[in-house]
Amino acid sequence: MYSDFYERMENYEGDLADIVLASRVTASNCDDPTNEWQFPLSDPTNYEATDDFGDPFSNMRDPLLHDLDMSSSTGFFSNSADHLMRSSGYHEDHITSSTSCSGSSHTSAILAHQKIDDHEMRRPCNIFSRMLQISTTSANNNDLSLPISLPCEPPVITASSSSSSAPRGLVGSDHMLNKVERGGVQISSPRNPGIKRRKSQAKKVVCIPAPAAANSRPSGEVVPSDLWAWRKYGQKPIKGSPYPRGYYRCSSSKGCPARKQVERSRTDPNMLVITYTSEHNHPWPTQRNALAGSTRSQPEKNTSNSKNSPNSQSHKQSSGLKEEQHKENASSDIVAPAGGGDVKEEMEDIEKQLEIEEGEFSEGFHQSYKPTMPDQSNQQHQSEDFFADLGELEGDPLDLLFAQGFTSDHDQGHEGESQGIDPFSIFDWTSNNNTTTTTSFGEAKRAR
DNA sequence: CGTTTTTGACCGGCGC
DNA sequence: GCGCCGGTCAAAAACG
Repeated sequence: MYSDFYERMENYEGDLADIVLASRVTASNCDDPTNEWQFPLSDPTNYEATDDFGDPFSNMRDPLLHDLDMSSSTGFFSNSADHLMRSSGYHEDHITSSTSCSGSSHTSAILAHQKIDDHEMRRPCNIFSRMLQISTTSANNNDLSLPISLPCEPPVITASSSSSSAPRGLVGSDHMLNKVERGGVQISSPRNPGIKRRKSQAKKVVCIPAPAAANSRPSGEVVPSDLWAWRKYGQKPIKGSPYPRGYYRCSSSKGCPARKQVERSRTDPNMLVITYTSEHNHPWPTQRNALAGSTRSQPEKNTSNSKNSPNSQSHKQSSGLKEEQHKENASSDIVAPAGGGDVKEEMEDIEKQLEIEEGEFSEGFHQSYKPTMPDQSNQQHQSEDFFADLGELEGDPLDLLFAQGFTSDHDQGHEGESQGIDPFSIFDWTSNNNTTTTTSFGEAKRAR
C-alpha cells in the first residue's frame, strides 16, 4: 500500500542525499569523508536551544542524537538539519554551543553553504538535499545570500524572521517558491525588493517532500502533521499557484501563537512548503487532542473526482484542490487504512526535524519547552506517551516511519526509549538502500 | 460533547 | 483612494 510512497521516496533518494549533505559536511569534518552517512552530532546538552517553531522533537533530538550518533547513523536528519541551521550561521551563538561532531563542524553559514554546494555537485539530487538548503533572512538582512541552489532544485528550508502578517513575498513560501522556480537559485523576488517585514515575527519556511503527492495523497494540499496539534483555520488559493495554501494554528493550547502554512510547491508538487510562524508558548503535547473531526472521512462527493492519478496532482486546479485532497485522503485511507493521514504526519515530523532552531525562537521555545522536558527521563515519558498515542493511530504512516526507526532502535538497545522518539531515525532508510528501507517500513509496522 | 474541517466573509497591508 | 492579495475569523457541518 505504501509502495508508491516508498517508491517515491526512493526516487527522492538523491534528494535525500542532498539533505543529508549538510550533515555530511559536518560529518566529513568529523570523520571519514567517505562515510557519507555519518552524521554530525549535536550536543545533547544543547537541546534546549534547538527548539523552534514547535518542533517537539527539537528538544529531544539532541539527546537522542547523541546516542544515535554513537550507535548508528540514524537521526542524521535532525543532525543535519539542525546542523545546517546552525552552520548556516543562523544562530551562530548556538553553533558555538553545539558540539556536533566533536564540535569541529561548527562552521559559519557560509562555510556550510559552500560545502553544500560542493557536495551537491557530486551527488545526486535528494529530497533531503533540497531540504538541506537553508536560508535565513532577518528583517535586517533580507537578502542574505541564499544558499546555493542545487542541481536538484530548490533550497528548501528557509528560516527567517519576518512580519507575522506574512510579508508578501519576502519570506513567505511564495518567495521561496519563486526561488525554486528559478532553478533552485534563491533569488529575491523582484517584487520583494523592498522587503518590509518589520514585524519582527520570525517565520521559518521548510520545504519537504510531499510523500502524499506520490501516492496516497497527491492532493495539492498535504497537511503534514506532527506532535503538535494543528487546527486548520483557513485555506486560500494563492495567486500564481495551482495549489491552495492551508493555514493552521496550534490547537494544543489556547492562545498559542504558533501557526503554520502548508502548500505545495507550484513548481514541484512533490514538495511541500511549510511556513511556520511564531513559536509555541507551551510544551508540546504528550497526547494529541481529540481526533474528532481531524480524521473525518472524506466526503463522498469526492469519490467522483478523486482520483487524479497521483501524478495528476499537478494538474489539479485550485478549485478542485480541496476535493482532491479529500479524495486523496480518502484514497490514501483506503490504501493505508487508518494511517492515511499520517503520511502527513510523517512529513510534518520531517518538517519539524528540518525546522531547526532559530535563535529568536529558540529562546522562547526552549524556555517554554524546557519545563516539560527538563531531562531525558521526562523526554522518555513524553515520547512514550507520544508513541503510545501514535500507536493508537492505527496504520499511521507516521507510525510506520517512526516504528521503522524506533523499533529498530528498541531492538538494538535500551536506549530505544530515547532513541525511539527520534523522529529523525525515520530517515535511516535514506542511508540504506531502498530495499532495506521499504522492508524496514514493513517490518516496523508489523513490529508495532 | 468537544474538536476539527470547510468555506465565505472580513480585515489590513501594499502597490498603483 | 482603489483594488489586489494574503491572512484570519466564525458559522456550519462532520466526526469520534
